[in-house]
Amino acid sequence: MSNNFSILVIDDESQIRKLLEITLEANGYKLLFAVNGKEGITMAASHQPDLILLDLGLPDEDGQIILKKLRDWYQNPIIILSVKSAEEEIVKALDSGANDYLTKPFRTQELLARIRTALRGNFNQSQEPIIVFGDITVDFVSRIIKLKDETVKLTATEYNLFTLLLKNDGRVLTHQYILKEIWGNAYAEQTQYLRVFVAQLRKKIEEDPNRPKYILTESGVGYRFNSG
Amino acid sequence: MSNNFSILVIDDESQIRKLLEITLEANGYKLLFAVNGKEGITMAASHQPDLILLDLGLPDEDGQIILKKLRDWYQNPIIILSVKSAEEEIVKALDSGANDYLTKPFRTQELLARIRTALRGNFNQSQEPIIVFGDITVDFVSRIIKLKDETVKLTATEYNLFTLLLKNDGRVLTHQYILKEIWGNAYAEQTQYLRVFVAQLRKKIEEDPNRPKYILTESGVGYRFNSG
DNA sequence: ACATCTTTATAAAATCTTTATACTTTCAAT
DNA sequence: ATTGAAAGTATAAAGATTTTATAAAGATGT
Repeated sequence: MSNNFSILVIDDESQIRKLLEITLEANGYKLLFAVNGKEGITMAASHQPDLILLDLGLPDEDGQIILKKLRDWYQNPIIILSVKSAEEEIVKALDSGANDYLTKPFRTQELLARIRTALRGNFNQSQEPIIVFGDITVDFVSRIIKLKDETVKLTATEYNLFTLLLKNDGRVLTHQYILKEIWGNAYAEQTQYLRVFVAQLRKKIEEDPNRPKYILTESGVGYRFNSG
Repeated sequence: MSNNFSILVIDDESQIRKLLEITLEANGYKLLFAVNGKEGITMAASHQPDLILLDLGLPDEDGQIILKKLRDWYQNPIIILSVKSAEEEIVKALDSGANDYLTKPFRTQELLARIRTALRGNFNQSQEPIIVFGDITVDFVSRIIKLKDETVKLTATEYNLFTLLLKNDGRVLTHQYILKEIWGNAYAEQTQYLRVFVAQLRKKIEEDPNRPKYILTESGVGYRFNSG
């Protein structure tokens, strides 16, 4: 499991830090740690984590104050983890800008779900990563390739081959490497497959398939994609 | 105290409704009430409340299902109020799109603070429960689909499959993904189910089922809905 | 009993693999 | 530099295989 989110844990108890490290890293989050409020603020500023888990019982300063200081400039979600279960404490934290409040001991799956909820919809919802190479537009999420606004219909294998070349823009990929990646190790010597598919791709993508502009041949070695 | 926010309470217990009415109106919220899931969805569509408080133990249908149906089109915060405190239930609700989850009996000030937190920064976007794709009109509230003003009768599974494709307009969805979403993880390999249902859908929705315009096949990969 | 879902069977379509042949590049010998 | 095999490459098209579409029969649940 893997994602791009980084989480900063601000907690002085080493056992909690250890527990969170194991649980959250197992779910693909990148973890950062701070053991007191001062360090927490410094790390939040320097690393800009996507979410902060903040303990209220910190050794150097009241967690509620740390929370307010963070909220002066930090916009991403902050979830409070605290042994304090008093309503007053919870209301204060939420009104100071916390997004959620969990009392210790917390349940692991619930914490994970609340983290997902906090990260969801947050302005992190950047549009789909559409990549442009010259006249070619690739939307890896939708699995759609466009050539000058015209959708190009590629078969599954053609798509795999094309995106492999694309992801290695500018690099020469050997026949063997491509064959192993797309068809599997057993097909490493079937160079003719590759030729057939490259010809098909060029027919669909190149303006003049006889003088390819994108998919270039490196005679005796392999192929290379060239974005411009 | 006064504000512009309206809150829809979906709960069958009259005592809870009374309690919430007193507490929330004292804090300036405008309240709406529904006593079951069906009414809740209708009122959400007609009044477009800024937030929904949803009880999971409803008399007519499972609250988790009501939640999912609301999330088909409703974008504002939904807070769950439930007597169920099982972690599994909480995780499911949060992953189905709930913004928060409070177990009954809840503390009044905490509820108010969590409502403020949910409403914070969330501006009421226009959210139409009726969506138009080319000749196709989908009403997520009444679950009615029209093709050029003609109502199309779909079974439950057909409706679920069709709206799943619809919600991912333009995106290729793999067989596996669709099967898991509609039939559950255990059915991920039953590709033939999918083929049968896609054929049925096309027969009902496509002008020429042999040359589909909306539900497109991506051979070896999956299917894609195309609105135009 | 009825509508719906699940299986099965088979035809049709799309894709992949193989074959055949023409073309291009490389490079050593002139 | 030019030439001409040898090696490498391109492409169409035929054949094989996989994937998809659809009807229809059987099962299930209301």
